[in-house]
Amino acid sequence: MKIGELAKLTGCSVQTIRYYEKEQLLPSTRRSEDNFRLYDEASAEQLLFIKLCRGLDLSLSEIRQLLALKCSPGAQCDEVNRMMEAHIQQVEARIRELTQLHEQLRALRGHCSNQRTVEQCGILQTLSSNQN
Amino acid sequence: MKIGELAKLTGCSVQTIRYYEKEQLLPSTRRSEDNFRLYDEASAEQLLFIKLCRGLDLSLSEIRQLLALKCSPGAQCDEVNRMMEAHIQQVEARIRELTQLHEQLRALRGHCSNQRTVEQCGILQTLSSNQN
DNA sequence: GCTTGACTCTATAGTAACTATAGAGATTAA
DNA sequence: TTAATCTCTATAGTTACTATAGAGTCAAGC
Repeated sequence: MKIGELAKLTGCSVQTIRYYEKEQLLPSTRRSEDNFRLYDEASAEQLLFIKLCRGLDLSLSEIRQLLALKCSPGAQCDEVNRMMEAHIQQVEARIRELTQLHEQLRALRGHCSNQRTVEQCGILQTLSSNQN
Repeated sequence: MKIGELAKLTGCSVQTIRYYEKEQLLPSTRRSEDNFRLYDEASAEQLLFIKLCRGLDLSLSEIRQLLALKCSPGAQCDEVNRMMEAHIQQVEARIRELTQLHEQLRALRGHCSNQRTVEQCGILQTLSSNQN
């Protein structure tokens, strides 16, 4: 199948597919006589794997590592576990950061109500005080 | 004071200060005879304001708007309130996303323990199944 | 036979908010 | 005099795409 068909099948954009090839997440495929890329079932599966990983917010470089590991099925899978663990901790850290941030923003919002002038605005006053 | 001093005083890097000037968050300052940027107390205050806003994850473009508003003290401050509200909702949405993601990642982690081969790895198997 | 639209290709630039580097000039201390 | 430290400008790199330009190919419809 050609790239457009693969795109429709997987829900990735045509540009994204070409980008993944350039970034070595998808192998360079054979080409038709007119130099069009030709894909098969295996291409679609690999692309869906990538898409699933991206949905878990894994970086392209992490996904590259996973793909490499998939190619040596006899190896220990500790690295996969380690990567997941690290990723989970990153997500947890980010959630903690954002939760704190949310608290600060809510406190800040409480400093002003509508119908004031900029000069009286409790939010701007707080931000201008250089406290905290 | 020169740029290095301002950097030390505010905890911003020298490049960041120059970048903010280029992005119009800081005004172009007067220069010394040798073409060095010269700053005063007001510069430091504005930079700290920016830094505080960045700490709240406000974008440079949002900060630019806030700075513009600060310059018309008689105006209504509704826009400040609206911006904060929108920002808070963004943060809340991101927290929800990450929390869901965290669930998925934890479930995935449960599929594999160490000491397996890549072939048996429950994580890779799950990711390869193209379910979900 | 010709035009139009839909598809493909490559290469390049833009996004956000910096960070890092190169190459040059000026000042200060030893 | 030399070396270190500061400043300047301009440019490239980061991430994961997305958008665009410009060119070629193919099929359908007139």
